[in-house]
Amino acid sequence: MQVDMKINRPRGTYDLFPEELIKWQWAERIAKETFGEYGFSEVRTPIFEATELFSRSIGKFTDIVEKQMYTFRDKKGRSLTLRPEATASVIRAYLEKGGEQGSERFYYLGPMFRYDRPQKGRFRQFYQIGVELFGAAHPAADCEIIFLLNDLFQKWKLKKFEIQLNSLGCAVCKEKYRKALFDYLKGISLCKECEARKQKNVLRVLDCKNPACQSYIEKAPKVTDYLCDDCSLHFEKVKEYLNLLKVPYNLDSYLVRGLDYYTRTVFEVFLPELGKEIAIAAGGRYDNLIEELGGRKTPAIGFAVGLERLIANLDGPEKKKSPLYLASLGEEKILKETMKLAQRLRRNKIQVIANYEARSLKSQLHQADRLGSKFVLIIGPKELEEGTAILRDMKGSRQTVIKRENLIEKIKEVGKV
RNA sequence: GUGAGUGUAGCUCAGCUGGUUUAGAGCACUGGACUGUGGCUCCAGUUGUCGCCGGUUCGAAUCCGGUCACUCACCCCA
Repeated sequence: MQVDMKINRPRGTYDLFPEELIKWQWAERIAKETFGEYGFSEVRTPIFEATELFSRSIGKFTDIVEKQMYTFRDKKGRSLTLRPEATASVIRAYLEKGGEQGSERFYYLGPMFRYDRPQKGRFRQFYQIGVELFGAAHPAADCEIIFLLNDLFQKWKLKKFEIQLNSLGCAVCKEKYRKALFDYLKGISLCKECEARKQKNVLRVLDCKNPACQSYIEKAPKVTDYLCDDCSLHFEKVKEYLNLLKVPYNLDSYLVRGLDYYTRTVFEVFLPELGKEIAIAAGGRYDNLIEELGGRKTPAIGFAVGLERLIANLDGPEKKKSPLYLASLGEEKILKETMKLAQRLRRNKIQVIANYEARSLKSQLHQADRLGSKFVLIIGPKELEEGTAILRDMKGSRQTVIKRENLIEKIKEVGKV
């Protein structure tokens, strides 16, 4: 560390080491298995796309597009952006492949990027795992997606989570409501930000946590009172099906999402224990988006889970790895025998960590202990000579001398090493 | 983008109303007590451009300014 060359990771990013990755891999495996049960298959898309893909889908006047995108020009001057979310990418890929036939079910997992001030549960590079169901208009599809989300959280063993549900209606209802809300707020003076939101994107006012604004919001008109007959029926059906399948949910008439493309059903998952209003997963229906991105009119619905927020609240799996530790004492001849043994063991699917340093047996056992090895194989001059090895059970400090030729059988006999 | 707090050994931190001297503790690490046997105990040892740059001063880890980074909150969102 003498050299003045230390380079740190970029702001808002983090490194993952084996200890933490145990949880990640566990959570990811459960998600993939579960998605499979519902017929979803993985897609992988580039982590950068044409900038316009995001400004058109997410909405020009959202914070994400206005100030949080990692946008750059390539050598030919094309404007590209590191994806801030994946839905638009998945649609783009789906359309580009020309696969607009019938229903499609995709899931994805990968890093997303938003230039934002880092904070608890908020990073500049963060991971999302999510699903997209294309070509399903029926409220039963909404129900299935929410059921899937609920199922996932149960399998992840999250103790307490709440699903908040709302409906924004179709483009017509949304517009009607927007007008009604705007009219309601006309004579009311709100906080500085809300005054700006009023002009640019009225629905955002509902998210304001300012107590003064909140008191007005409580009396504000509700979206659900502005739904057309079709949208209203759709929402009723979604709730009916959720009740049928016994999926618990709370209605929140002021839940709007940060992305403009949502229509009808929207939902978020919260952990009330945190006391903080941070969503750990969210999603909804977006019946117009595929068309807006150049496809045929195709109803669709999906959700995304923030993995960092999930992992932070997860216990994860129990069992740890326990490699067999090979301790060796002394000279070159023993070292060579150890190297050969290690390879033989590995070929028999036994995890091995071999010590090659000339350290005391004491320190080797110490290290084996730290690495979580349940068994240690010891070879010294005497064992080398006699063609044996000492198999030590770390738990009970019992050890037996075994012949090196029956080593594999003996170790498998002992069980999980 | 706005605000607040923090930056001292690998880790957690003490010292910080300027001068006790060579900047400390615990954990970790290495060795020994136990000459080829971990987890407990005891002993010894190693480790630092006191985040970086500049200023005030006879003298700065300590005060001031700037800068960078981290943390938290606002904002926004998963």
